[in-house]
Formats: sequence, structure tokens, C-alpha cells
Amino acid sequence: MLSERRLEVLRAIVQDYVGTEEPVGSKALTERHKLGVSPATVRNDMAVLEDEGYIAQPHTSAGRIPTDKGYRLFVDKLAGVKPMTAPERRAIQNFLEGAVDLDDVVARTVRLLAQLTRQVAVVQYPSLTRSTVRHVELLAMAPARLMLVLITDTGRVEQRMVDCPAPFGETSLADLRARLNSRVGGRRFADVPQLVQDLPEAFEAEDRGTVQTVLSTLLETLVEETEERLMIGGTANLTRFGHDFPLTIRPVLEALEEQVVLLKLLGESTDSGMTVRIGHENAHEGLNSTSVVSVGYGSGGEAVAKLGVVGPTRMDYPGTMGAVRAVARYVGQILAES
Amino acid sequence: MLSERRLEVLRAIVQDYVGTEEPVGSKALTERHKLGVSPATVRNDMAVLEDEGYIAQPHTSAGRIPTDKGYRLFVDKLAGVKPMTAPERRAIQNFLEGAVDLDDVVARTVRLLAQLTRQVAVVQYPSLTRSTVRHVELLAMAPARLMLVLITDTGRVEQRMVDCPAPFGETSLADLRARLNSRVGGRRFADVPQLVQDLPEAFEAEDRGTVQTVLSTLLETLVEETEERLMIGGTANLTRFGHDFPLTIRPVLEALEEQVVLLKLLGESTDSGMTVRIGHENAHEGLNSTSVVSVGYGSGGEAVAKLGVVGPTRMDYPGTMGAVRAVARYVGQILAES
DNA sequence: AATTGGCACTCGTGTGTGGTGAGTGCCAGG
DNA sequence: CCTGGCACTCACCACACACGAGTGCCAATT
Repeated sequence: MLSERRLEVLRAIVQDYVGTEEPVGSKALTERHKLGVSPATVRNDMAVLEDEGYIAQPHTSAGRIPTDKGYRLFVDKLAGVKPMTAPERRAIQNFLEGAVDLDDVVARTVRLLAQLTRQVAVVQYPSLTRSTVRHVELLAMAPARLMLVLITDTGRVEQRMVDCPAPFGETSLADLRARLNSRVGGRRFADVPQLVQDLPEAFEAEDRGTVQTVLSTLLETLVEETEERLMIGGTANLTRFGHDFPLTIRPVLEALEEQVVLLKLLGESTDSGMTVRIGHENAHEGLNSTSVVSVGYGSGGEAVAKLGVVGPTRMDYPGTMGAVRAVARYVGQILAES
Repeated sequence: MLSERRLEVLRAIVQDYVGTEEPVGSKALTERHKLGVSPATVRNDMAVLEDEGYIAQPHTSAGRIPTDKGYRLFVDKLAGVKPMTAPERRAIQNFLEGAVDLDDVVARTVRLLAQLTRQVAVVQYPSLTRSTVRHVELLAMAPARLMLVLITDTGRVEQRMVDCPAPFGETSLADLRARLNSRVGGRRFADVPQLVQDLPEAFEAEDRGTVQTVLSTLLETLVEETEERLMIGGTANLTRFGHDFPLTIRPVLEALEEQVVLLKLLGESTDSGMTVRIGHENAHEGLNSTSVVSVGYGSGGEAVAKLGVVGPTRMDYPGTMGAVRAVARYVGQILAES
């Protein structure tokens, strides 16, 4: 276990490096922080920290920079979450309250997060699996062709065409519509399959085929369209730190375009609380020199989706975590109200 | 007017520069192209071309590079559209045919275009203004709260909540729903306002307020939500040519994130045929060192939206134009089928 | 009048050299 | 265990210098 002072030295190194973007040496450290010891002592501490793998030097005779392991320790033990100031919180709330629909909420959230953190923001659309059904609508487009529209409590709308095996009368349609809604309205997606299981039995033999088709389309929509969408923004911020190593910006952009990668990334994080993945902790190697800060958000107490930011490992963790947490909180509120 | 040979020299300069990304000199030109004249002659021609503003030299004693004006001439007079090869066309078709819904069509189109051109692809969602109404649905969410769902022929769905001034009975609702659909179903958005103008008169006095509210919400949706969405992809390709001038990649990324800018960009292009905007021809200054190749696409003979690519002014215009045209054509087909 | 070869000139680029300074590791003394 | 001192290491910068691609101009040729 590292002594208290060594931890303090590590914290100072991380803070200075994040601020200056340059390797930090023992002398500069003692000048900027009142550690109460001489540079020589700090040097010894640094040697230990390097042995333990928390910091490294890019070249001999240069200052030290934190390693992924160093950042990890910093985030876990040394840094708190820096809360947003009151004006910031008000600004967040005001900005999000102007949204007119779900797309707009997500779009605004992305912009906001990108601006606050000056990094790349990623926001997942509220997922279908954990939300509830607000309404199911059936429309007759043609005698044997229906349109199924599914509306969720988060404001999402999915629609599907259904080709029926036989013509379906208007009364049967109204009947099905009513029964469907009374059964699944307000219920969670996961519960829908059981809830509709015996529905066909309530209909005449000639209509059962169609009912069955409609139901399976509905279930398909629930499952297939769990395919989660997301929105990203603030990619221009990559150039802020890209000038150092333009080599790394490309794989990052590529990774960001692979929605699958991002979804996996967000999905891997723990359900509750904030997750910080640092450098090589990210499975995708394009993101090996970035850190991902993510958290779930939701309308109720439960998370329906995730959001987060992607930035250089050399980021302001406390500030970023504070912004991410605050935004997630307010988005949750907005969703609950709508 | 420039002589035939001088145009040939310009064409050679553009081609070589696009290929090598380096200023091209007189000697290299005569070696790579059989112009039938000596370097000295080419030098004279180059001097003329420079006087006329078609080419420029980055520094004294360096080769020449085309100016925006040079590219303009090249695109207008010297280059054709390079058609896709048969295998390429098949690949495009196969790739697009796998799409399951509108979002998927657009997403696939973006990926495809980005891959084909190795540049940034921009695809606008089929616009509401030029499409037609497939169906309007009204759902009672509460006694005095309706949900209005609008479905377009391109598969787009918009929904809005409507707070009614007074409770609205189920029969009135069914009546309004039926009348609405018989009037506007299959009609173009632009025509809807007149078509519904006298609808309130068909209802009892007590319901007119609600009908009016529903109608104005519908019209609002038609107008406001003409706000057109778009999808972009292939931003990682920016790094391919960004290493030369990393200074320019940032404003480009910023411009790409401003959907408004892009929509204006696409909107400005002519309705039919391909539009190429080169360098400073682009109003937005972040895009001053890029060219935009765009074209309309649509399910019928008419364009419902635009798509295009954004790349360095130093791009392969014939190839890019070929890819853009081909993709637009096939997307149109896919939309027509669905 | 157009083309060509020759020639002097420009200037960006690459290479090598030396100085500077931040930073280190080690050691002996407090 | 901490501290001051000291020698050593390199990355970085500035400068000089040579190289060569490319140019413009001119006189000769067709």
C-alpha cells in the first residue's frame, strides 16, 4: 500500500498533467503544490510510483505522465465527482426543457454534454426493453393489410406493416385493438409475451390466423427493435487533443461510427452508478487511448438507457463525471414529465 | 478562351495532383502524360493558366496546384461522370436491398456512400413537404387528450400530443378520423391546408374547438416538422487527407455537426441533376477547403430529398460523381418498392 | 508565332551540429 | 527518512548548409 504522501504526489501529477498536457517533473510539482517536501523526496516517491506502474516517463529525462493504472487509482481513490454549480444546473435544465419530442431531447442532450465536457458525447435512445407500452394502434391499410403502430412511454414510435392471411373485418379490428390495449397498455415490454399469449382464443376461427400474425409481428418488434439507436456529437472536440497524436484520432472516429461498438461499450457498464473505463480497459482497440465515462438515465428510478462521453485518458475526470451525472439526472426528469 | 492543349495541361495537373497530393511540375507532367510537347512549352502554358487564375503555386519554385476556379473548369468542361462498373452496381443494389425500414435505408446509404467515395457521406431523410400522407391516426389518450400520428408514403412517422379544449367523444373521434383520412389520404402535404379548411363546419358546435385544435396541430406538424433530418457518416475519412492540414479538419467537423448548415448546403443545390460546390463556393467558411457533391433522389420521378458527399477540393470528381449518382438512383428504386 | 533547349535563380526540405535546460538517479550528510 | 548536491541524459531549438525540384526568361530553331 502506498503512503498517504505518495498518493498525494500521484494526485498532483494527474492534476498537473491534465492541466498542462505536458509531462510533469519533480521540481514543477513542488512549486505548484504545497507538498511540504523537497523535489528530491518527490523524485524518490516518483521512482516508487513508477515501479508500481502508476506513472511512466515518455523518455529518459523527461517528466512523468500517469499510466492507465495511475488514472484508475486516481478515479477510484483520489478524486471525487465535482458537482455542477447552481448556474450550470439551471442552464442544463433550461436547455433541455425546450425540447419538443424525443428526438429533440436526445439531440439536445448530446449537444449539451459535448459542450459541457468539451468532449465527444454519446446518448443512447431510451431502450424499448425496459420501457412500457403506452398504446398499440392498428390501422387497416387494405382489406388484408394492417399497420401496427407501437407507442412507448418514452415517446418512441415504431411501426410495421402486417400482411394478413385473410381479410379482417372492421369490427374484429376494433375488437383486437381494444383487447390489445387493455392487456398491454402501461405494461413493461418484457411482460407482453405472456399477456397476449391466449388472445387468439377469444376470436372466431377465421380471424385467428390474422390475430396470430399481428401478435407475432408485435413480439418481433419488441425483440428486433430492441436494436438500440444512439446519437453522438462533439466529434470536433477530438481535434483539441488530436494535434498531439493525430494518429489516434482516426481509429477513434472509426470506432464512433460503429454503433455496435458503442452500444457494447455502454452496455458493458454497470447498471447503476457511473462507470469509467480507462484506456486499455476498453475492449475496442481504437479506444485504447481514450476513456469512457457513462451512466444510466431513466424516467423513473430505473435506467432505460445510457449516456456518456468519450475523451482522452488525460481528461478532467471529476469535472466530466460531474457533468455526465448532472445531465443524466435532468434528462431523466424531462422524460418523466413528458 | 484557352487553347485545346492548355485545357489538356490543366486536366493533367488536376489528375496528377488528385493522385499524388503534391504540387505538380512541368517536367513530371510531360513524363506522365504524352502531351507531345517539351517541359518548356508546358511551363509557358502553366504561366498562362496561372495568370488566368486556374492554377497557383504554393511557394515560388514549387509545382502548381489547381485553384477552385481550376477545379470548376475541370468539372464543367474537362471531366465526365465516371460510371460505376457492373459489379459495383450489383454490390450497391444488394447492400441496399437488405434494409428493413426507412432508418435502415438511410443508414445503409450513408455507409455505402462513405465507403464508395472514401469521403464523408450526408443523406437527408425523405422530406415531408414533397411526400404524401399515407394515413392520419387519432388516438384518445385521455378524455381531453389526443395523440395525432402522421404516416407518410416514405414510411416516416410523426406523432404529437393534442390537448383539447373540451372532452371529445369516441364517435366524434371516429368521425373526424374517417373524414380526415378520406380528405388527405394520398394527398401531398402542400395541399393539406386547403383540403381541411372547412372541416370544422361538419361538426357540432361543441366539438368544433377540438377539431380546430387537431387541425392546427396537424398543420403545425406539416410545417414545423418539415425540419429535415439527416444522417452523416464516414467522418473518419477526413483523417485521410487531414494529415496535410490538420487545421482544416476541425472546422469541417464543426460544420458537419451543424445540421442546419448541411441542410442549407443541400438545399441550395439545384433540384435536378448533380451539383458540385467547390471550395469557396460553399457559403460556410468551415467548408472553404472542401467540395460538396450532391444530388436529389426520390421514389418517383421527383426528388424527395438530397444526398451527397463532402470531401477535399482535391478529390476524384468523376469517380465521386459517379458513385453519388449511382447510389441516388438505387435508393430511389428501393424507396419506390417499399 | 509557336516551340525548344539552356541557364541562372529561388526557395523549400532534409541533414548535421552544438548549445540549452528540464529532469533524473544516486549518494552522502543531516 | 528526508534533503541538498552533482553528474548525466536527452529532447528540443536554432542555425547553417547543401541539395534539388521547379521556375522564368531568353535566344535559337522550326
